Amino acid sequence: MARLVLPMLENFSHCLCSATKASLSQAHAHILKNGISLPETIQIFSKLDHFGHVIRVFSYMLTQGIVPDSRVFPTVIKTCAALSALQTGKQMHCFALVSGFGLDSVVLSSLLHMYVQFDRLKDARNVFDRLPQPGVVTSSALISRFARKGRVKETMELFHQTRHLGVELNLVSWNGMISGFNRSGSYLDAVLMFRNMHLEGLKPDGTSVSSVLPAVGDLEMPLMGIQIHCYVIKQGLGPDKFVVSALIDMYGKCACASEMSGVFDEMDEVDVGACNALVTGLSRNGLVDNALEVFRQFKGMDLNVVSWTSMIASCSQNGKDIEALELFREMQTEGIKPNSVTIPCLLPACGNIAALLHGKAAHCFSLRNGIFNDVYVGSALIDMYAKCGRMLASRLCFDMMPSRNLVSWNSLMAGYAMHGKTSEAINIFELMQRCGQKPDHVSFICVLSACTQGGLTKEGWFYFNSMSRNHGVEARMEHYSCMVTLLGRSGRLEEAHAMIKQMPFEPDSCVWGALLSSCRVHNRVDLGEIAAKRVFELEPRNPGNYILLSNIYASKAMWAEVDTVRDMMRSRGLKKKPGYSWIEIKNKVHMLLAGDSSHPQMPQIIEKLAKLTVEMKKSGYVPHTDFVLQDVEEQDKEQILCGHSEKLAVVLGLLNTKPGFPLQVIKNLRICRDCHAVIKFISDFEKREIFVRDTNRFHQFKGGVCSCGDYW
DNA sequence: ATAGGGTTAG
Repeated sequence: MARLVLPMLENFSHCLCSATKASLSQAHAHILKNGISLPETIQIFSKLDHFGHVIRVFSYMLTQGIVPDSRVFPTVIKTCAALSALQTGKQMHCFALVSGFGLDSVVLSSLLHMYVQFDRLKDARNVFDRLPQPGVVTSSALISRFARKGRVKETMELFHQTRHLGVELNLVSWNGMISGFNRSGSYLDAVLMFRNMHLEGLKPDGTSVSSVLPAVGDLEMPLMGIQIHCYVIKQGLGPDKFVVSALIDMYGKCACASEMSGVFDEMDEVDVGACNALVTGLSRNGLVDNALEVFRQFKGMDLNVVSWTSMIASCSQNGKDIEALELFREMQTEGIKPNSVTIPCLLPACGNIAALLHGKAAHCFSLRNGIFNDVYVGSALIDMYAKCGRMLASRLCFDMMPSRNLVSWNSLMAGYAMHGKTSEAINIFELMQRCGQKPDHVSFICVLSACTQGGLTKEGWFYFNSMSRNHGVEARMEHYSCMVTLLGRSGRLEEAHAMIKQMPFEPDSCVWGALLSSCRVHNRVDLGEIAAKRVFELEPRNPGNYILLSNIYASKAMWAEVDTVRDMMRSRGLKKKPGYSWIEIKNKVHMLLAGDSSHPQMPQIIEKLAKLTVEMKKSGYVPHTDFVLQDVEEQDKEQILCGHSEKLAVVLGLLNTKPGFPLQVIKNLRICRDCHAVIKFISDFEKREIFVRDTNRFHQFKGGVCSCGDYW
């Protein structure tokens, strides 16, 4: 019937909008003649999801003096929810009350659902309290919504109140609460709900199990996980695919790699969801290569966006950045469309190796596909552009975001800090608070490290002291590390050492390491030895620390001590971490290794470097050979310096790009003083702008000077 | 006429 009269109704509705009074009354008469009343018209439009028409007919109905009945109100109220029309919805609420429907349970129930949709839990709760006899569905909708908000106390209160009213909550209600607690991160409450439902004699079903397992995993409760696994087997819930995926995920989070694989292998039929959970679980346990293997093995199957995205995320989180970029390209040739999660998983890979062109391509992709308003995408772009040396683009992304979260602010601040833009970082820190965003412990790491770059010890102390006093953020290990670096770098080594001694908890290897590397900057043997002793106890297998101490000795020509440290390394089987540099040239990322001759253009690189060295010496350059660890002849030291990967990468860039084209190099260690001097020279001699990002910060070379002002 | 629950990617 609705189908037959629809054209007529549509016509009527359009007359409502625009036509003259005469044609409107004609249309109205027409539908009346066909036996369709206005309230009925409303029901028909509502069933067809023509929400605009519902409201229009409703207003017209009122002008005709027809009083809404108990059936019209729920429909119109539902329509308000669907249209996100809060004001109209509130008017309906008042209207229903004055029309005498204040006790009508259907009207009240529809109002409650409307307020729940608008996230106005207080209003929803008020309506609930007026319901003479709340139903299961209505009650559990409200309860699970409170749970989803993380309002544990109110959820439980409502839960008990409901049962007191005699509402028998069923499995669906309990499951709703469990998943609600999960979404708000109240994992322990989710687990407790699961246990309580079990104690009350309800039989958890597949949905209950797959709802509670993520919480068990996040809490890392493997014993509870095993119990639930047994329950799954006993109840025969094994064939449920959601349950299997959730089990794999739980074991992965609990570091039970073999149990995880066991569940996967016992599956009768391979499921994509389970496969995705396995990939994530493997890389979470440091087995990226196995994850890639599994992924390749099941590539023939119908892998989906989630599969590709999780593989990309695994790669970019585990140092396989180039692989991540390749996967992104590959998924598109396979016809899988990246979505708003894929982009923020890929962007860190671009940032890590400063693959600006790939990053821009991902940015363009998100613009073309309308996923630029996503907070995660925006924050990831801010971070990517900052790490690729493009602070202006980074700031632009920040400014264009329709809404920002803590991560967006922190990313921008970290970017400024990394670029040595201390005052900008501090300004952002102040601005975020004026915008109502509370800083967290990460924000303080950002602002303190910004102070480090500018040597602002006074400001650093100010922010450090204000942390717990004014912001309720307790200082963690990282904040002490930052302070030690800040003080140490600026030459206040005694102050840094005193700070470590006064820490309220045991300093870890990072804190002592910060002191050690500051001692390297100022070549302080005595304090360096103290710091090194502690670092070697706490972190005996990190070669970088031995190198630092050895370099301190080398700078004072204490070759016997250098030998002792080198012997220590050798006896512990440690080797110096090789220095790598990356440079992106014409959309291809080249990786260069110190002293490695495998790059096809190596002969040209060496030739060019030799020419440059001649020019440098003419202009008075003396190599900073004290940075070479080995006790060798001066001539050989120069040779060793020649091979530093950042220099090779810069020269490779010079050879393969047009004159004047800016270069950008990333290094996996800190830039050395000699390379710093050489690149300053090159930037002037070759008239190039050169960006070098090391593990600490950005160096922007232009016209023979560096943006760090030789302070790093 | 109103109306509730699940896994895997940030």
